[in-house]
Amino acid sequence: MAFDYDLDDFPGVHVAVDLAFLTVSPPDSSGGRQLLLMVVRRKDGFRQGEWTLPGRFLRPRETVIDAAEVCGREKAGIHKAPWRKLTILDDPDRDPRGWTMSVGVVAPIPFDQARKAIDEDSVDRALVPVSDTRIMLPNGQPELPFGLNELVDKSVSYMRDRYYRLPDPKHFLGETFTLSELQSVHDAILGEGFYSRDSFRRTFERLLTPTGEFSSGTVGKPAALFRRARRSPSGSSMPRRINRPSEPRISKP
Amino acid sequence: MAFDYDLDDFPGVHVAVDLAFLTVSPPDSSGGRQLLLMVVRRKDGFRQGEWTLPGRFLRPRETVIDAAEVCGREKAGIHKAPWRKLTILDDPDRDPRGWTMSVGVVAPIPFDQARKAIDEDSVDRALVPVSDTRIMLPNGQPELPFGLNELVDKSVSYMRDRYYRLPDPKHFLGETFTLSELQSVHDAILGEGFYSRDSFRRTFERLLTPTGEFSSGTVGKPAALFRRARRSPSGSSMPRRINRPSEPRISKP
DNA sequence: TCAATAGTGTCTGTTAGACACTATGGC
DNA sequence: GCCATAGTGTCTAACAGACACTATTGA
Repeated sequence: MAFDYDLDDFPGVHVAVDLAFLTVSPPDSSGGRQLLLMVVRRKDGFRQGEWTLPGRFLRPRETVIDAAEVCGREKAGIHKAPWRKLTILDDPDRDPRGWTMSVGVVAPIPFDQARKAIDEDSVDRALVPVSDTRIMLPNGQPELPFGLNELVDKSVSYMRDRYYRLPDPKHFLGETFTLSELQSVHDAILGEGFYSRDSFRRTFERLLTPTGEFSSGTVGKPAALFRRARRSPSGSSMPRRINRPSEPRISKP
Repeated sequence: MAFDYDLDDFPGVHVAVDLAFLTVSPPDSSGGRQLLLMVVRRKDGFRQGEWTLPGRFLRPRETVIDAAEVCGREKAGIHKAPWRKLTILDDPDRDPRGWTMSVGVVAPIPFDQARKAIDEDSVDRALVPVSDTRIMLPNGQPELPFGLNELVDKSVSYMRDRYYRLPDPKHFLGETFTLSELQSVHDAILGEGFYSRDSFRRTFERLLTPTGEFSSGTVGKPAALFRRARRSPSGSSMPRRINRPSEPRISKP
């Protein structure tokens, strides 16, 4: 007996990985962007035609991330992504075909990569806007199957945590960008109006290095181009204190 | 064929739940408290005698939380706790006996409940201090087996997130308490010196309601007793802005 | 009385929001 | 020149750290 219980008498559970690919659209005519989620259409028999997240069952002794990589390639057309495990869905009734669990994984990817995957087979994949954890699925489908909306919620929270205080850490923009471009990306993720133009500049300018170059070809004064500064080691996930400690004041004698 | 692949040909994985019971000690002689983690000693053959977290494999179609409840009762002597799934450990080599995964769960519990469980069988259970994600295991054991230190790290982060801005949300203290008592609990979780006495009072007093009663029997001026105020609905996990928006200023004509 | 803790008041530096004002390119 | 956008300076409110001062109990 290898285990505490006679586990060999029990069947194990089939574990799947489900992927939340997130990207940010290029600016529209008025400069606005959208946070987008990739969904795919099921082509096999069960719940055929329904829109869902790319997912795949793990082969024996496969890691979640390895399975995510294979799934991303085969079902989403994405060949490399920064994976991050977020949830475990374990309701035994979530799939009527049997006992399964799903590990939810988020992966922010550049828009061009997502767009190319969509164009490869536009019938089976789509990018849908996600605003404030509400998704607009194609064909008016109200929500994702198998309880996957929970993964979308956590994925959006994950992105907001990262875009709260760091300039485009997932590199939706290239190496250099203007402050307006940067803010349009952060607006898409944090929600418009989270930062005023003033606060945004003050919060993020100190985390950027000016390249000395300027934008051109657009109306208005050319904007300075910046690159991300060497980021300080973060470590904790806890919000930092706002005020740095000051020097102790000298007591009067 | 029920699934996308011939899954029935594959064995599933055996999934376990591992529990991080956290509590806060009563004040020592100088009023300080400690964040404590419950560890148990393995009594079965494999890695016998080693200190680890209470854990248990899931029976077929059991949920993680159901298994946590059984495990808490049988291995930790804890009969009710507020469970929260935090991690999934999926390294296929983490247990040399076979392919397993572990879902990590955190559960803050009152000290009395933890203390009673320890006293029931002091040989097999212990409460060890956790400071800044470092654990002091009995017998100088350097770390937990099976990669469980990752769960402890995330559990501490989880507690810090919650104790950063809310007064003892996990009710380590009773219904009423003084500000000093409250701060000693927060110090144990956030680390001493995170809040100065001044900042602590200003941050938390507005989230409390004075009962009108006062402490007695201790040295010094009696302290006012407070209870937790009706907490505002939080919703997002993102830190709130510090400054509330002010009224728009009236433009000069 | 003294030691120890509770509670109040105040000063300073930092930051966010608001907004006015200047700068500069395309049309 | 006009318009739209970029960038700067300034005022105010809120808040954190520091610290002095008062209040009140037990020993």
